[in-house]
Amino acid sequence: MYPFREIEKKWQKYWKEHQTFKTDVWDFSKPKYYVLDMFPYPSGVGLHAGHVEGYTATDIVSRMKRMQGYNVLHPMGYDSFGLPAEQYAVQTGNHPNGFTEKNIAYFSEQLNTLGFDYDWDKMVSTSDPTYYHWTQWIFKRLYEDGYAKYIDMPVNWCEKLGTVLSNDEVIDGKSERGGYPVVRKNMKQLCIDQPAFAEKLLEGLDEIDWPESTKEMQRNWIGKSIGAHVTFQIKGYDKEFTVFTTRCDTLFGATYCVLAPEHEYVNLITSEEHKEEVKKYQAICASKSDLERTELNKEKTGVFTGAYAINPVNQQEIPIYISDYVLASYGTGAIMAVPAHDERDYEFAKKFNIPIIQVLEEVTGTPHENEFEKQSIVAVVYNPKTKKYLTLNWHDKGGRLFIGGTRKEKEDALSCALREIKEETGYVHLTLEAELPKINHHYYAYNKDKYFHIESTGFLFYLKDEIQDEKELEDDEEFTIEWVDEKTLEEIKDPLHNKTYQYAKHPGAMVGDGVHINSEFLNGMNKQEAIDTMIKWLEEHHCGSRKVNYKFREWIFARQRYWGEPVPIVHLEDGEDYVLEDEELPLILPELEDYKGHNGKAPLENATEWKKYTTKDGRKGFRETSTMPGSAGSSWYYFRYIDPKNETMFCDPELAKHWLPVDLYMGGPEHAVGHLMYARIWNRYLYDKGLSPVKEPFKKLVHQGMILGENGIKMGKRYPEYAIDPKDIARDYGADTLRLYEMFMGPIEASKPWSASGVEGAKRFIERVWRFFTNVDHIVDDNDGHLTKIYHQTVKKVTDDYENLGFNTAISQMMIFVNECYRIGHCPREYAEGFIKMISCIIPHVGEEMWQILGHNETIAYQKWPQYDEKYLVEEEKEIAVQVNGKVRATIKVHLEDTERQIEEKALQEENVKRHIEGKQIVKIILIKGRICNIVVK
RNA sequence: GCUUGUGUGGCGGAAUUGGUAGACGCGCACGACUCAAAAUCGUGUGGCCUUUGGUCAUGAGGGUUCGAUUCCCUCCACAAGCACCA
Repeated sequence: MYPFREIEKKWQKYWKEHQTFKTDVWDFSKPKYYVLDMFPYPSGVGLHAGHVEGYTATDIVSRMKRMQGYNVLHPMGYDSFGLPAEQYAVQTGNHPNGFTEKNIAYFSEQLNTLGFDYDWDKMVSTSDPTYYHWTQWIFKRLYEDGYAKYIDMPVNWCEKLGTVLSNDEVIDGKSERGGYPVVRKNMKQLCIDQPAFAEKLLEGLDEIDWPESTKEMQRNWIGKSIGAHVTFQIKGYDKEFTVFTTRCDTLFGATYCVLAPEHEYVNLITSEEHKEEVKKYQAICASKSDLERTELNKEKTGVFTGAYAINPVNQQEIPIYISDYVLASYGTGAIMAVPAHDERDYEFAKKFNIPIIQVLEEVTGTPHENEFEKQSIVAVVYNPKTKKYLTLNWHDKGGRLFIGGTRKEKEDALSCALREIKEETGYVHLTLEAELPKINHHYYAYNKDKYFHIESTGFLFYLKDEIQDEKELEDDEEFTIEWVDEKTLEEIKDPLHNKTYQYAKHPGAMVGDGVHINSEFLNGMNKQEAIDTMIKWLEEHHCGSRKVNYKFREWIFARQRYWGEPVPIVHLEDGEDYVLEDEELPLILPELEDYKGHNGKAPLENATEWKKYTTKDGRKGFRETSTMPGSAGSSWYYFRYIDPKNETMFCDPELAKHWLPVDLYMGGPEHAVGHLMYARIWNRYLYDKGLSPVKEPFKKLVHQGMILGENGIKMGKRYPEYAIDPKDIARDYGADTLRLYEMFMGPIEASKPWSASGVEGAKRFIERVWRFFTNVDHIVDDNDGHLTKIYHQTVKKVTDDYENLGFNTAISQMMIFVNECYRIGHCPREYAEGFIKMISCIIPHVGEEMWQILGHNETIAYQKWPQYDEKYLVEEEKEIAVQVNGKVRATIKVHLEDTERQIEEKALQEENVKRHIEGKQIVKIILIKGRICNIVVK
């Protein structure tokens, strides 16, 4: 047993006293490495197992980089504005500062207990006025440049919390904190213009090393879509409205328009007779929370306004509806509806009996010159009683098909289908279930030796009864009539019939690509050509244009809370908004007698004196009493760590230029679109302004996975009984054990269940290491070469794995090395020291102690990282597998200099190999050097 | 529904320019040490069989290949995120 309590305390004290991990940021002589953790909110609960995982990972990397000669910046700080401190203030009437400072002290103590190598001189805390001074300073620039502004807009209002919430603070229509209901409400809001950065943020994603899932989430969040604006005149009014569409190529198929219930024209255009119904529908929509609105979207609802829009391409008058499936907050809040080619419009049109006009046909088969044109049908007949489909089996003359046929002159498609069914199968009692989209099919008919180009209309019929009119049936047909199940329909390979079946199975809108019909100047074009042509047409006729639209909305930048950064804006009595001068910053958060906001108002409304403000030229006004959201301070803290005490700038530009970007950023995936997006926006703004040296602040991002309870259940609020407290583990097993165990659990990004016996195993390994390397008899000065190969392999593997954050496999390799040391019974000093250096990154306390026992007086933290020599990694003799027809039959030892012929001979001499090739002919022998020898026999 | 991942022994997990599947650890069994136990050290440990060998096996089913956990297609399950985005 190693005395971990004494050792851990001893080295924590040593590091503190010797300022071992102090970073001289002005030392540019060494290459820099900036490794960053997402700083925690200093809750009273302290660290949890998930914190430890991420922090240990960055700690290991920072320790290795330091030993590799980098000047490492590995800071820690606190995102200290937030709700728990505010609730404490409301309840006790005390300023939240004391609460916050107490928690910070507790957190810092815990972090030190775990032996992390932070430079505490660089600590920042977002609620500290010397910090939020610069949050306000950057905000001021955003405001002055027009990126922060007041906008009247619908917001997520939480009555219970008395505040406005951002979209990512609302989960399923409820507040993220507390789970209270959230409703939409129109309010004047201080916003940051995120869409202005959308394109730059999208581009930036391509140049950073982030998890693909996170990048994809950000792309989805930005939600770019390329389309067009199309303007519709309103019949009888000198008014027009604009819709956004990604499918302007289908404009000829637009059979109605829909306005969002909140659209500004709704009241204007609604005809007298529809007024009442429209008002009622609007009222229903307004009362719905976002949750109800999405819950109730199973079936489409809406009402007709009585007004008509004029389709600009063909002057057709189409009805205007309102419906909540059109969102006021996206695009223009109005759409053109093309039921034939949009699922939602299809659903709506079906329900309200609106015409469906197909303007795009799927193309099947291959076009050919000199085709004969025909119109035809394919009829799918389904018997709901037996759940079978009617097919004609043409056997070797064309396989299994549905009923098909050519339309006679002047015959409509439906009559043709019914006639064909009757003629070929005799069934007469059918109900038309659906007319399916037309298909454009090219084929070659062998029996006629002709190429055909047909337009086929598909039908889905349900069989009413099995009465057959056999009069018209011919006896000598070449097919047999067969009722088959769904599985058998897979036999249908004919592209036309196959496609028809797919439409029959899922009747609805045709959303794919194809060839345009019923579209005048677009006829014959595919989707993309038609879109381009239509945009040109719209622009020439001044009724539309190309348009890029984003889901990304304004970021509401004010909360009716106390414990946040005050906004440095004053609302003057003359209506003007005045932003404070730089010299007036920081605007300090005043102490209050009552920290509670009343009637949904911000708590700072209680600061009656503080609120009042008079400009130098005597204009009076009141300060903004909302504070900034939690994500404000965390949007730029990576700058401040570099230069935390600077009183004249948020960060010295020369230092920023040297230290940014962050080389490795570690934190939970829950921040994928919140903090990580906001931080990128602030940095991008600063970059454009010449205040940040980099387009992207975080070069490489890694998310640590979640640590689950022993039974695989999420730890945390819902199941506190499964929670593992790192404090307890560190106390009972040591910080080093906790660190080692968490790193050995599995890949850093995976979610992994906790295992108590796994912790035991980690402790056992540390003790095994301790017993071996602290025993002077084991450490020898002459190298007998027994460990040479394994040592160099270990150095390579551990170095590579640490670099790639593959700590579980690095530890595994070190275990193999230790096992080998035990087997040999001794270890050369050089290897022992190299090994201790490597493992000290994970178990720094034991690492330092062993280093000292080996006779060193200085900390191990700045020792030179062990090197490996490629020449020891090359294996002179290697065991390779001999396969016969891909199955391993023997293993043979081969030398590096063996020729292929020698190896093959050796392989063929193996008894077991001989047995398997006996009496067979060797076709070929595949020999991959150093890997495998496969003998193929017949 | 859509997007992105994941799926390997009793358990956590190794192994991908395609080349001996199951490294390392946990658990379990046995042995050494001990009066004994713990600790420690060592050996073994995917299933099945006729066991110096054979055979099956990486969510299921197909395909490509001399050879597939790895590449391709279809499907299933789980996780996270998005969800009427026109």
